[in-house]
Amino acid sequence: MNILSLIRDRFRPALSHLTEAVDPLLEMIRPAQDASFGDYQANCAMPLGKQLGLPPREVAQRLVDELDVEEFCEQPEIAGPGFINLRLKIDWLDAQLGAALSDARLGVDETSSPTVVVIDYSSPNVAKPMHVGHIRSTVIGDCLARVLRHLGHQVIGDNHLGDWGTQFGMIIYGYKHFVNMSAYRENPVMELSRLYQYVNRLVEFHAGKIKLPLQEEKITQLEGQVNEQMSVCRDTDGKQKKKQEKLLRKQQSQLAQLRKERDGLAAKLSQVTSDPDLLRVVEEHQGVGVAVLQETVRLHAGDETNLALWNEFLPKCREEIQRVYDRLDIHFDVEYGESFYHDQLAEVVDQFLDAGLARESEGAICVFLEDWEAPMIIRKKDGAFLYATTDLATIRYRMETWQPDLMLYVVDHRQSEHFSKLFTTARSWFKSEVEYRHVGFGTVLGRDGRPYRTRSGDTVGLESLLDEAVAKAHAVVVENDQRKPEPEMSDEERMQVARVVGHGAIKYADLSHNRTSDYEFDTDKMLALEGNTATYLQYSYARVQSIFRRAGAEARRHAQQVTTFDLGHPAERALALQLLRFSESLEEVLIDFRPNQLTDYLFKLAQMYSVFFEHCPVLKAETDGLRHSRLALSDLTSRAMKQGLALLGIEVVERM
RNA sequence: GCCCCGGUAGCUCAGUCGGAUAGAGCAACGGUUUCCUAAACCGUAGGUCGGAGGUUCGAAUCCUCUCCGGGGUACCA
Repeated sequence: MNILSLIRDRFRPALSHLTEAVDPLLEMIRPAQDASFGDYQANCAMPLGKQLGLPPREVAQRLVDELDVEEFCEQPEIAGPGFINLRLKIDWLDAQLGAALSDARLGVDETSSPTVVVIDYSSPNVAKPMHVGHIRSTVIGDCLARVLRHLGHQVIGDNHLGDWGTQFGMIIYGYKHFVNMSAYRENPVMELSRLYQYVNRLVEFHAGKIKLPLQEEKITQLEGQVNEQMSVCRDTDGKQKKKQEKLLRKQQSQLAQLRKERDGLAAKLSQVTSDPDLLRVVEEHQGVGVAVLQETVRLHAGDETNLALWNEFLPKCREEIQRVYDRLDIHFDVEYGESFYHDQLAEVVDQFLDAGLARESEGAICVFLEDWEAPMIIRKKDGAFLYATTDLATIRYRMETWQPDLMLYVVDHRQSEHFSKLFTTARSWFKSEVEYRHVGFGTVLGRDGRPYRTRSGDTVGLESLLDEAVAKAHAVVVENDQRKPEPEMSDEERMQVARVVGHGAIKYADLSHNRTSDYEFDTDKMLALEGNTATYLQYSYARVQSIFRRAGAEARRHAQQVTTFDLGHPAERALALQLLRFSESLEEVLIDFRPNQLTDYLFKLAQMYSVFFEHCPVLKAETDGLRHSRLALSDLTSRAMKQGLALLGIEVVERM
């Protein structure tokens, strides 16, 4: 049952008597912005009045006259320029609550038109430890998968792992030259990760050594331009002056940025040169950049040694990543990484050439597209394939295997151009009805407004972040429990609560932001465990559980058999209505794939429960009937909270 | 150069399709605990929604211009 849909269904016939284009007008029916207006409001009389050349209030009146909502609404009211305000009948709310109470799905219906959806999310490079940048894709993708499934869609969650690229060339090169065998035997992944970073450092050093003088040259050149421009500005008057000054500002900011980059690069280089041991190694491995690429090429060509190493490394790397997924309770249906598609790539390119969709240009095989100057390259001039090629092969595989209606790519918004091109290309390749959708998201920033990194400029490991969150949560749990006259929790329970709270905090912080905007990642704030956080929601759940613990063993069962609610207090009524809006919030999530619609819903629910909790004693209610009604409301709240959080991938605890 | 995204309270952010007096959380200030979990609640204060025009009954939202910031832009993913 979805109240909004119900109301819209009732408006449809009334509207269709007045106009043809009904749907956009139905969209203008929504929850009331202010409770004093009622519960829902229809804003369609104003535009319709204009369209018909009638006073909007008259149109509103006509709509109201025709509207058949008596069974669940009070008499609609017309306000202001022509708003139609609807207030739900208390008896009807009562009946709906009763229905939700006895329904494991809390009154949320499955869709009547289920679809097949492939979601591409998380997709880390397996050779590197997961870092903070992987949170968003993983958590958002997981949430969307859960919500879609809950509403009855068939979901294939696919972790498109980076398991075949240059990073393996690095590890292989590192393993061949620098491996510490005892460290490898003890903890292979840590050693491989060290090798990756080590080799990466060598490659960056040599690349940097070449780049630095070029950068110096650029800076000198730009300095000249700036000086010249300054004198131009001095000599110019009037309108032109402003223009010239603008140009100067631009050049100056470019210069500042270049200098900053140069300084960073120089610092990195001197880090190496000031370390004699490292310097010696660096000098011994002059050609490391090319060598790494060659190792990769050999792997792709099926070189026995490299393939054997890859086969040895891969399971270990995946295990490492799996540990993080286990911690976060993230599960995929399939994990077809890049390597899975490797032997299909040549054929994909051939198909494109045969179909005339691609042609050679400057040695590369390119797909030229109408709206873009730069083509999408599917084979490099050196013969290597690119991620665009793999993505196309992936699409083909998914089409053949699952015939999806929708393919979601939960990937950083910086890749939006890539996906636009990819989708355009795929559409001309398949000419099928499938809908492609890049579900982009903003960057995770540090407190300085720059992409989140450690002080030394490295990316922040995901696991250490999780550890930090859990540790902070643990400190709070212990403190709170010890403050009680009689501490309640065992060490083990405290630890478990800390895990649930800590992990929940991180996920929630991510999901509660609008996915398209960048957001600032501040562990202190996130783990402040107050305000709009997972903790607040978990806490409201735990409070309900506490009531039931006190109410006795049978209370829950009795509460779930309540048939009549008493919604006399405004807090009770508000809570009841919010409970019945659960399905609306899930629909909202799917309109534009925005989990924050659900976090907002749950936060409001928790707030309303808090108000209810303050004003409406449950166990000490004046009458038995009221007590039962309130217990039932509490039961519904806790179940909605648990289910809602579960759809976000967040757990609850019975007490905290 | 071209393309995309953003600019909303001191800070971090919500704000679908144009709707009634622009909302949360944090921080600030004041209050609430003989009462089911105070990880809570109530109240106060805080805004020319970057700026200027325009569209209209009505604009944070749509259009144009402009300022500022971020990102992308032929062989990385």
